[in-house]
Amino acid sequence: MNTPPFPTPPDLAAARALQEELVARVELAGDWSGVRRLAALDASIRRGGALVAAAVLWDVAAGRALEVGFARVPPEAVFPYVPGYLSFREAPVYLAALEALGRAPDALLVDGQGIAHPRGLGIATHLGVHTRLPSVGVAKSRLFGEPAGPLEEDAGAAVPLCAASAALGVPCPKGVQVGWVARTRARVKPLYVSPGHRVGMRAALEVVLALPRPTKLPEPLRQAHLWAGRAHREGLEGRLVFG
DNA sequence: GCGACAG
DNA sequence: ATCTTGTCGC
Repeated sequence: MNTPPFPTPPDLAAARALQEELVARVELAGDWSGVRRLAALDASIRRGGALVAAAVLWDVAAGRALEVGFARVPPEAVFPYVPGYLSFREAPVYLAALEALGRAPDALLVDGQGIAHPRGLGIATHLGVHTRLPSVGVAKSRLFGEPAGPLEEDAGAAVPLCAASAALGVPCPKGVQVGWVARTRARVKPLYVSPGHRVGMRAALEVVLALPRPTKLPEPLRQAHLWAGRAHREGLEGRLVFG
C-alpha cells in the first residue's frame, strides 16, 4: 500500500495554521495594467476518479487562448473537499497544469474565492501568494461575506461583498469589504469576485468585467472549464498550442 | 445546539 | 464538483 500524500483524516488544524501564516503576505493593491497573458484555472473530478485541471493561457490584447496545459492527480492522492480548505485539494493540480504550459503567465484567474474567505485565504489568494503572481478569484457561489445591498438585474451591476470582521479587505459601511457580487449577465445568478493577490479591490472587479464573456463566466474561465472536462473524458495530457 | 458551507 | 430528464429558446 502506498502512503497517502496527506494525513487521514486530513490535518485541518495544520492547514488552518498555514492559511493564517500566509495571509500576512497578501498584497491588496495593484491595477493589473501590466498583465499581458493570464492563466485561467479550473478543474474536473468525478466520483472515485482523478482530479483533472486545465490552465488556459489567455492573451489579453488579442482576446484569445494561446495554449492549454493539463495535469491530473490520482483518486487516492486527492485531498477531500472541505469548505474553507479548497486550496489544499485543488492548488497542487493547478500548479502542475501551469508547469505544463510552454510560457509562464503573469497573472492568474481562478475558479473560487480570493480574500472572500473566513481567514482571507481563498484558493485564488493562496495560489497568488505561492506563485507571487497577481490573482483574482471568480466564484459561482458564496462562501463568506454578505451583499451590501440589493443587486440590480442588469449586466455589469455590482455591490460590495462585506463582512462585520475579516482578515483582509477595505473599509465598508458595515464592516470590511472582501469582494463583490457581480451580475455579468442580465437576470442571471451573479458571480462572487474578490482580489487574490497583488490587485486592488476595484481592479479585481474591473478585470472581470473587462474580459469577454459570451456567458456569465469570463471567457478564459469558461474555456478552462470546458478543457478540464474534455481532458477528463478523453485523457488529454501535456499541452495544446493553438495556431 | 443549529445552520452555513468556494469546488 | 458530479448525477441526471426534460424543457425552453435561438
